Amino acid sequence: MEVNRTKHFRKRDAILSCIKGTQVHPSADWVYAQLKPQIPDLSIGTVYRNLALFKEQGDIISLGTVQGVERFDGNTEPHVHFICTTCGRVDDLPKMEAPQVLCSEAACQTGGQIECCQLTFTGRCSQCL
Amino acid sequence: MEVNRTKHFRKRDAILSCIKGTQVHPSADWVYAQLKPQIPDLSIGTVYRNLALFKEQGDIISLGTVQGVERFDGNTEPHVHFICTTCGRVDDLPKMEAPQVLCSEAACQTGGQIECCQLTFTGRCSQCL
DNA sequence: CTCGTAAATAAGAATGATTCCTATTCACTC
DNA sequence: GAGTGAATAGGAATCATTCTTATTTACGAG
Repeated sequence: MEVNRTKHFRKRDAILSCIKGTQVHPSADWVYAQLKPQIPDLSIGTVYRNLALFKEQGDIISLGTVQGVERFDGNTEPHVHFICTTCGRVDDLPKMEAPQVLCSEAACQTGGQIECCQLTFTGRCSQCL
Repeated sequence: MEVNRTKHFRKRDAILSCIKGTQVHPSADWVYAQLKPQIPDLSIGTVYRNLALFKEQGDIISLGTVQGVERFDGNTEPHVHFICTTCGRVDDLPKMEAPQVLCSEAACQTGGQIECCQLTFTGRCSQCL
């Protein structure tokens, strides 16, 4: 990324790297807490603003809110998620096939335009049981 | 429902009937706005409290938040949803088969206990295009 | 170099959905 | 008709998120 080398974009890049480099499907607050020690003058507003931008650009996706907090995923490949309603953790189910085939069928039924397909299981994880 | 015939439960029943009798996948506020004319002394807190109770009891399910507001569904049968990111409407895709088969596979992979499986498409509805 | 401009940001205020708290109402029993 | 406990209204409190304003940064033109 030649364009984003300047100090101007260091925080933006750090936020994107942070979310791309983790498997925890973080919230804005988690990203902020991760980066704050390295970037003391980072503000939570910047994290929110850039996450919204990344989402809009399609660099990341939103998994919706878990326990009142929005969660994000740097992996934009369609895949399946498991959300524990007790501890709030979000895991990938990578071995499970995303029902990609269904998208065209869905588009047909709605008459609209499908942008995203999410298959999510909720329940209690093995640790919480 | 012999038990809930008294005035004591009229509001609770009205809230449940409201959500069971609509296809719009309402928010708490929508339910409140619907019932307020008939039940002038209904409070929004009562709606929230009872929706949380119904959800806990499994009488209704939550579809997560759409544009910052939690949406509910009185139809607890597993089925597929389409959410328009522009206008926020939520539709059923009744002709589409819910991937019920996948639940056991998911339970196997996570080692946890699956309570709910949701397949959701997001995009823009025909009206918003 | 030094303006001017526009994008990016920090800090904190504002918003708004949801939850919590307290006093009140209701149904029921004795 | 007093006591008990569940359900509620009303409003205050909470808290994630968004908005506002002033500041910083990069960079090109003069």
